[in-house]
Amino acid sequence: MRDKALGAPVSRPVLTRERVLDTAAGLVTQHGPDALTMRKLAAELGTAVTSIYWHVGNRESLLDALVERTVADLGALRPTGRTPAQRIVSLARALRRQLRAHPHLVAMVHERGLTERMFLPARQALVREAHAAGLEGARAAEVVRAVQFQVVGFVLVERNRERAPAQRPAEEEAWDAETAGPDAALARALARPVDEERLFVTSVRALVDGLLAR
Amino acid sequence: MRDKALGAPVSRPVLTRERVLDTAAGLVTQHGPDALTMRKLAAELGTAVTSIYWHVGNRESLLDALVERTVADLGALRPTGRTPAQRIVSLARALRRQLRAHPHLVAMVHERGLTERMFLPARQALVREAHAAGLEGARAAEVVRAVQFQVVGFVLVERNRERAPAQRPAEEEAWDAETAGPDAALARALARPVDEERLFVTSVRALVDGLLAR
DNA sequence: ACCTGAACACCGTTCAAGT
DNA sequence: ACCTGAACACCGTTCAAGT
Repeated sequence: MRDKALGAPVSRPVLTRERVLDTAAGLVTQHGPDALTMRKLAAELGTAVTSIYWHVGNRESLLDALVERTVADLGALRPTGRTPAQRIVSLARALRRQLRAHPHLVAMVHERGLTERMFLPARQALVREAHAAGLEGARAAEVVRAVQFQVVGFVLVERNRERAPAQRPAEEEAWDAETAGPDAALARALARPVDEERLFVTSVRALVDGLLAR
Repeated sequence: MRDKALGAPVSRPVLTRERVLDTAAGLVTQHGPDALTMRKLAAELGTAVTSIYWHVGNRESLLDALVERTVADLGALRPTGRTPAQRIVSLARALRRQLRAHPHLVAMVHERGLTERMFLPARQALVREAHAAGLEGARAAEVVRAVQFQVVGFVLVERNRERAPAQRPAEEEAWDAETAGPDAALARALARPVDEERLFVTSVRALVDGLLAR
């Protein structure tokens, strides 16, 4: 997510706040947030555990800094498409892609409740499209917020599903068959794994259509 | 969430798996999941730490059992309203209310990736309404899934926002004013706190309308 | 069958002491 | 200004030993 600073050609580079953050980000990216213990980090850095505290404070503020960097690194968005509705959908897809690129770090952003702040750039782009669609004031704000909630929510659900333990398929199938009753096609459809990209686009499109049609 | 078993009138009741789970659930409900350490739980129960292991295995399976109970305790749903669309919205609202009633335990369900399983009863009700709306097969399945993702996602976003640190209002206001440009009403609307119940109903209604209109 | 304390391997953090 | 090891208070878990 960020280059290591190329310092003087020493065999083991000097300990800096940057290097601590880079190494910590590496540990999180590779093995998840739980793998980031102060002792493992110190071992990775080749220093005493306590040296870390001088540079980044305690573990809590180290995580804060990591999350801060992740939020700052989220780039600008370029919507594509002809109609405002199409362009909003394209924004939503781009957002989803960005969030899924760094799952562990983004998960930490979620856990610290900073998901909203990460979305500030997206908000700007959404406002532009709401205006282009002819909405203003409170109506435009409603569209911006609804889409934002929708995208963040969908990504959170996906993350949730990915961490879900392998479902006992027998249970789910039995249940769906019972539910669907005579509608066998429905039971089959619900038994299939979700095509999340497709469901995402369908949902966002339906939401936007529903909002703009009022 | 579940009554304590009324046993024989002993001054300190016998240690059972049920009592361990009840006490653990109490700790989680009152002070959050982090407060549930094996040592604190043992102190609360008045036993040795290690006795707990005999009844519930280790901490991991204790949490599993707690989550399992929470999932099982989620009751049935009664939709209200005249049209299928209205009834779907009422289902969504009921679901959201249930999830928000036990935030800590539901948070644990989320963290263990069992949110979907918690929604199985809701799925049944949604299928019924999709059929009533005249949809069948894959089209009906799409509606069921889109609504389910929407509701779960919204609740996850709300949880996320509640844990968010107090936003520096100066930053957000400045940013929104800059974004909104000449649309002062939009800037004001975005600066106001979100009316989540309202936004929820609006979004679900728009999504359902958009899906049923296709 | 059920309960116990001692012991182990891990944590994050503080602090006085070094250079 | 920067780094260190020792020490503290906490974890979850195992295990041999009790009744």
